[in-house]
Amino acid sequence: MMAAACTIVWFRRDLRTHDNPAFLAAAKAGTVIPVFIWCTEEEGQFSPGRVSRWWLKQSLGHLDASMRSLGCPLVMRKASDSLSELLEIARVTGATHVFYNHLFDPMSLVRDHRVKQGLSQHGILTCTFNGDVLHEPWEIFDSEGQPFTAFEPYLQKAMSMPNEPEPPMLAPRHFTPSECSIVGCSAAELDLENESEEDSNAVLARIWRPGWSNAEIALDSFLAGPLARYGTNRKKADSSTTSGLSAHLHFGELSVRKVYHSVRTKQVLWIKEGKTDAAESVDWFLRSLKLRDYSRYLCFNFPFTHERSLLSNLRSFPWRLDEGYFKAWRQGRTGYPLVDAGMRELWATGWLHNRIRVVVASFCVKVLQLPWRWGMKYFWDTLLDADLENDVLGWQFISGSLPDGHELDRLEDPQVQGYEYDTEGEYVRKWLPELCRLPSEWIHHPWDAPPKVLRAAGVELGCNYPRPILDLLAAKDRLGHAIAEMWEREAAITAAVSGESLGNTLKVVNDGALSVQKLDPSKLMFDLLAKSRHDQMVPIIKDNAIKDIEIRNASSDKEEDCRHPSSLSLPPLKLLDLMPCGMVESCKRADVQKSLSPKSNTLHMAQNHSTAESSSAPKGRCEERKSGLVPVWSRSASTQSQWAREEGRVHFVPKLRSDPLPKRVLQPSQMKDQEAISGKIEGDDKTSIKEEIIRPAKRKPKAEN
DNA sequence: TTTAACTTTAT
DNA sequence: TAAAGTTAA
Repeated sequence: MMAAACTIVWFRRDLRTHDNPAFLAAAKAGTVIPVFIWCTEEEGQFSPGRVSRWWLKQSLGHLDASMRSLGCPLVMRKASDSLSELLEIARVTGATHVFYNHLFDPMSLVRDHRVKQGLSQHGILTCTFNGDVLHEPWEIFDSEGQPFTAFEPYLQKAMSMPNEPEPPMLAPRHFTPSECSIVGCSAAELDLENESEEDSNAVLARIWRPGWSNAEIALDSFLAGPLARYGTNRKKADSSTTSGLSAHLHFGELSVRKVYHSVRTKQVLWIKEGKTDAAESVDWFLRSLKLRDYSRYLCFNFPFTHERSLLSNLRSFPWRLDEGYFKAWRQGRTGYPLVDAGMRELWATGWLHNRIRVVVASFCVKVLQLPWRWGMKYFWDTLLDADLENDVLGWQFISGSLPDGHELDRLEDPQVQGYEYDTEGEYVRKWLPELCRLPSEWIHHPWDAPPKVLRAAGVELGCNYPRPILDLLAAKDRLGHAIAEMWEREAAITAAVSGESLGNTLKVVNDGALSVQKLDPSKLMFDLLAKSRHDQMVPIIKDNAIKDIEIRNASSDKEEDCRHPSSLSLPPLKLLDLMPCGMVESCKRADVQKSLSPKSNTLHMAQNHSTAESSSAPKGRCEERKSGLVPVWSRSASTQSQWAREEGRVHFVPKLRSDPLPKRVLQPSQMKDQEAISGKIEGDDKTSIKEEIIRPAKRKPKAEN
């Protein structure tokens, strides 16, 4: 056993004292130095945006206060490199160990791998733990030992795991602070918020309460209130019936395991009391929680997914690099009320209901045909709960980049969705005051409204509210053409590959990257690939970059509302230019994965390791491990499968049919998952809504006596 | 029994 | 949107 070790606990996105495995283990082992390092440079373009930084600032202050009351303040440092900073802290304090909890976003995978190696070179031992997920992403495989690429089979496997997520641990009752003092700064001194941001952020403080103890309060009130009706309420967009825990979970103020177990406890209780609806609601919530796990799972097993779609055919999609559209979307000036209301809410509050996230994202990608990465980046910069893993999953799902997501040719109609999620238009009225006097009948499609109705409501289309930026039928048509073009490009790539390199097909090196040199470099293929990469570059967003929107602004304070977050005026995204295939590929993927702790991997590791702390083993040991221990990248052995894995992606091989747009084909594993969870039939007046959409003019105004 | 019309669901 | 399931005629 380690006797009286001096341990640095490296806090990252686990800003809590309870159920924090790294913290608890360190407290047991000896003296503790809790550390937080703020290091934007390492995050590249995914450095947190304004609202996210605001939350972090509050949360750190909160944690620091708790640690102080335990006699051990949090050492906060601003640095340009986490490894050097940790080494420096270790040098000053004489710390011999560094403990931290796993993170799975691509930046963290690379950084943590480097940190672990660097520390071990200096004789410092690292131990890492699971503090972020119910199941570690390397625990769950399909029958061939490959990671799942669809949620449903993943979920089935996760639920049939022999090990139920462990119950949450309490905060350490006592621990020994290190005697060697080290100077840190306060949360305010980390420069998480600059002066120009303070005013905008003041609004946030009225709505949100960051910090771990506030997170527990939020959890309790969710358990006592909205949870019981989560199942039915999740369909409406404007209700305050969500858990509101996303940001707390993102920063790890709340442990997922704790949420899981508290919710399960409620469920057991409700089953006993015969409250079946409430118990079913818990299932829905658990599903969301496991979706969060799945987002980590995807990012870990396919660590390029923040830059490239999982389905490889999307690389050939002809995105429209229209910054005018992009700006109109960001400002909430597309002319589609539900989309615009959502974008205004996002800008004003940093938060959106998941339903609305789907609506606006879908509009961005399918109607405007903007690259999904543009939208994702904007979400990243503006969301309070911006979470790379969740956002990657969400945007890829929407854009048709996942085997089980929206189909590529699926195009949602914001008008239809409007009447579905916001039947009476209350949500739109709240965020688009210029439309607030419009009757429900027209609120989701003002362009159809008779002139006198518009006049009565004070709406002047093209003046104080824009006409639709694009006709939906035209958009549908454009989408069809774009998909056809995508398949043509794909066919060209396939032809180039198979024609030029017979018998020497794609070589995949063990990090999952395509080994380009080994391939016969067909010029065509390179052009196409290079183009598709370029297409997805996120543009630099500047206020004055846009000229071609036909919207004239009526009132000047509206303009104020729509100004962009200053965090968006980023320097050119050099990082992306330098590493188009992802930072991860600069590190060997398998190594990155191996460098994660085997502690939680006991199923596989049992024979090899007798102690739990084995991750501190020297490098050589690490490399001895065979691929069975953690999922190591390899090409799929089965060639019959319709899904082959190449270039780390899931490759869709369309069948030769007369149909120009191949339909999505289910994976064999998905076939059996057709047992839908039968929902309750509600006595809703869904019929009338549908009618309203088809024949809006005939519908009588509803809210009248 | 067949057919049409309608509902529901989706990470 | 579109496929699968449900109800009505």
